[in-house]
Amino acid sequence: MSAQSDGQLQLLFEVDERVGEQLAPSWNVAPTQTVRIIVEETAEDGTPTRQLRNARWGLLPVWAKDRKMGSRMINARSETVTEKPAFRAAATKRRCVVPADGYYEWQQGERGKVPYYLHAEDASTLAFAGLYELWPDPEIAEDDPAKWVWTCTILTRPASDALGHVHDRTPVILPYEMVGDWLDKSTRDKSEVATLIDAIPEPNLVPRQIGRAVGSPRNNHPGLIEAAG
DNA sequence: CCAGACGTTGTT
DNA sequence: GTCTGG
DNA sequence: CCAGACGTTGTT
DNA sequence: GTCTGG
Repeated sequence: MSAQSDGQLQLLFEVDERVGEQLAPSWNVAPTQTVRIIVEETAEDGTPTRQLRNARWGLLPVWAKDRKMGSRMINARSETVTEKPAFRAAATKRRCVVPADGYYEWQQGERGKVPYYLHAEDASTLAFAGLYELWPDPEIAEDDPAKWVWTCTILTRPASDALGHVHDRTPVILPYEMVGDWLDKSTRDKSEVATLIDAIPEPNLVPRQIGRAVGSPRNNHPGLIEAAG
C-alpha cells in the first residue's frame, strides 16, 4: 500500500523529475494496478537524473504477447533473478525502487485467511527493490507514445526467523543508503548485481493483524490497516 | 532445424 | 529475445 | 496476493 | 480446480 504524496517521495528519494500523472493514494494495491517507481536515467553526458514514474505492477518481458502474463510476474526471486530469462535483462539494466508504506500477507487460520499489515517499526516508507521493463503493446501504433508500457516487479527473499511465522518470503527492502547503488546504471554485470543483492540486509518489520476487509480489492481506505483480531 | 517456454506463491 | 527439448 | 466466477437448458 | 478481475 502507498498513501504518501509524490512530494514526500520526491524529497525522501531525492527525485529530480516527476514523469506522468499523479496517482490516487491506495491502501489496497492489487497486481496489474499502476504503482509509482523511482528510476535513474542517464543523460548523454553521463549525468544521472532520478525520476518518479508510474508503472504497471507485473513485469512484462519484451516477448510477452499480451498483458495477461504480467499478473504472474508480480514477484521475482532474488536468489535467481540474474539467471531467469524473464528477469535477467531487467536485473542488469532496469532496476527500480517501489516505495510503499507497508504491505499485506495472509496466514491460513482455522476460520479462513487472516491478514497482516507489515510495516517499519518507525512507520518510515519502505524502498522495495524492483525491476522494470518497457513493453511494446502490439495493439498500439508505433507512433503512439502509449505503445510503451512501463511495468515492474518486486524482488523477494526468504523471510527472517522473526517474520517467518507469518510468511516464508518477504520483499527485498533497501536501506535508504543503498538506494543509490541499486539504481546505479553503471552496475551492468550480473555478478555485480548478485553481490549487491547479497549485501542487502534483512528487513526489520512489524506485523499487525488487521481486519479481513483488505481481502476484497473493492475495499480501499485507511481503515484497512487498523489493528483487529 | 522448429516449437515452446520463459514465473511465483502456496499447498499437498 | 533467448534457451531448452525434441 | 485474494475474491469471485465458472454454464447450459429450459422456463418465465 | 482453475481462471479472471481488481
